[in-house]
Amino acid sequence: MKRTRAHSSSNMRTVALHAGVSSATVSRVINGSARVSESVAERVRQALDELNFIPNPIATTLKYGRSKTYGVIVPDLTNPFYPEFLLQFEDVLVEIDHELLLASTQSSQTKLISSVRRMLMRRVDGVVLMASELDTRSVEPLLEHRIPIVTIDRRCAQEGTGDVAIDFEDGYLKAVLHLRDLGHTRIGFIGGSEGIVTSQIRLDAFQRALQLASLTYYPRLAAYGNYRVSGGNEAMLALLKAMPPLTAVLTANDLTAFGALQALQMRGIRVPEDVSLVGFDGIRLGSALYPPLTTIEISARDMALTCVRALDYLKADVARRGQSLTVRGSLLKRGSTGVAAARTGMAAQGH
Amino acid sequence: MKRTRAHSSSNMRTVALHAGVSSATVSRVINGSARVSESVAERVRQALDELNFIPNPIATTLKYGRSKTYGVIVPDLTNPFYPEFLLQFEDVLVEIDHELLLASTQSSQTKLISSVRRMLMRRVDGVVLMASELDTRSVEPLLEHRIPIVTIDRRCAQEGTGDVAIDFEDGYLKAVLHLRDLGHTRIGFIGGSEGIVTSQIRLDAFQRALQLASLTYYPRLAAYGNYRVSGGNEAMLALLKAMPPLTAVLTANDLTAFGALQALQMRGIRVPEDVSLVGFDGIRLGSALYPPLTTIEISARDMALTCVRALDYLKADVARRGQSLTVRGSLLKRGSTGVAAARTGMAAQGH
DNA sequence: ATGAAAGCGCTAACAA
DNA sequence: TTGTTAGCGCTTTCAT
Repeated sequence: MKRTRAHSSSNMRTVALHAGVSSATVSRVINGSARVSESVAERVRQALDELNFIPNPIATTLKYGRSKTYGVIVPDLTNPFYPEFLLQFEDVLVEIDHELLLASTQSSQTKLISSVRRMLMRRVDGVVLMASELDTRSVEPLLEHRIPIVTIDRRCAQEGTGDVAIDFEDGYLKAVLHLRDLGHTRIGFIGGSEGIVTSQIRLDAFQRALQLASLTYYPRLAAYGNYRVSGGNEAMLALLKAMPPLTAVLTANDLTAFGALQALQMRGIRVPEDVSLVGFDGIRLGSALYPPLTTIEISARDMALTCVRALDYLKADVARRGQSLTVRGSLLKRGSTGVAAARTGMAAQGH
Repeated sequence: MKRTRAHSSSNMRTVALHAGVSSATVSRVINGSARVSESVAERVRQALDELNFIPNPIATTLKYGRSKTYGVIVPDLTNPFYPEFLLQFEDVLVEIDHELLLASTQSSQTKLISSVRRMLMRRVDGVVLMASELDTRSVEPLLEHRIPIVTIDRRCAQEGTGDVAIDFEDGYLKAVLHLRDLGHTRIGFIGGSEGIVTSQIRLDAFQRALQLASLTYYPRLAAYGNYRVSGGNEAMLALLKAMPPLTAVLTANDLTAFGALQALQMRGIRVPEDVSLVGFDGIRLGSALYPPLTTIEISARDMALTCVRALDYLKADVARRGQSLTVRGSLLKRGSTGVAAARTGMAAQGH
């Protein structure tokens, strides 16, 4: 007769009553926080089970102000890199018994502001801020409320904020050396959006990589994109008209490379026979293209772990300056790179 | 001197003290729940502003058991369809002042179970269950706790659960008619994973669409995939060997079409000159391929709105049977479809 | 029109 | 070892 199924949420008091103990004891059994005699503990565990008890972490959050939740603000959920990161980040959070609060700004300042507010309301214990192209001032409320922030690729750690940088120089160097081995000397570059910090970082890294590989940097072969397919497409069309004719292109990210590939194919230029192409990020869909995209793969799992590490560091003491950590990528050789062709200016026109 | 910035969280009591009123009054001003004299209200609003008050919805959640949060369980975050849906869903939730709790199962039953538990703990007000390939029994705890569920494509509404179905028959019919207009008569199909319900639904819908268009269904030209690129790729390679030689292919979703396209290109078969290809979902990246993918577009916004509607219906009364709603797609003509070629068996071999 | 007080579920001091 | 109790922030009767 006692086998009635708990349909609504039973709480600790219910369980306590059921087990003939106090709710404090129930709490202790659940958290293992203090010695409880085995006989009592067993009774409690049984009651827990019978009543199908689901703890209510919200009460704990209210009590302590910390929510065991980390927020993530991504700039563009339609770039597969971010979902892939989120997947890993969520996994890591589950391991450390935390929750994920997601916000996507779609590059809108308004949405960023409202996202920050939601993070504040939900009392997140920290925020990973990937929307690096937006105005930083919008996230100041987080700092005022002493919420740790980890930025991605801002290259600037301050009091209360850490940074996880992607090592573009290392990544592009790997790509450039790979291309140099294949005989390429005129390598083009399609960057991010003009005028934002991470774009400049990537462009600088590209130039430095060329230098380290003893290859010439041709300013005419470098164009801006927008981190999306459209930018890669348009920039590629422009670069095809530039001199000297390029035989390979590096991009700011994989989506840009998608666009570039499409542009090349539109012009009837074969990849990799005529032009080699290298992306950056290592999104899975890169392997779905034809040819599959050679790219610098950033392990989403590494990123996630690194972010959590940086957050934990700050959580221990928000007052201090955060860490500056770096994540390295690895070259993923797939089909879009091959030996350099002797492209002429005419071929560059795509005729 | 009073301009000290609120660094930590101020609460209603602080605000009340600051404004010389009681916290009840502050609450009333914030919620507009009762008449408050304008002079007092103004004072409160000022205090709210000066102290930079951020409400704590967690307290409300604790008090009422409802969290203003909807959970979404997706099967695979690396399929762009889901992030695109989430983006819209989140937008809709923001509009109705709700939060989103995300869980991705990656088709793992274990993850589904832990996701359900998290939803329960967080006291979500409802769940959108998109992980339709997994065992339904894992979500029963949600029903026991009277949490409304909206399934996608299960075609089965029960007490406490609604369903949003995608109208595959309509979608495939649009695709088939488009292809028939282009002169195609031998249309192949790459479905979802063998043995799960939504795969069968899609296959049936395809057959019915052919029938409605007075075209022949060739069982040899229908293969299973796995909703991912790999499945599309492999199935396409298999279908190319099948007789009669197909001139067009429909797929269960866009990722499958990605794989199919890659397989065709690997074999040197031109799209759409030799074979036309139509996807399903309308993910943005479909337009990044070359040729851009013709597809049946399901509006993520529609889906999101429909899901919320179905959830709201159940929230009003969990005891009743949920609604069965349908979402229609539209034909997005892009580059992967063209007039039918006179393919021979030899061409079908890809030589 | 406004205030006082109780209570949501949980945990940690403090008592026994 | 176990129980009692206060309090996290909010809303909402019930008084005033």
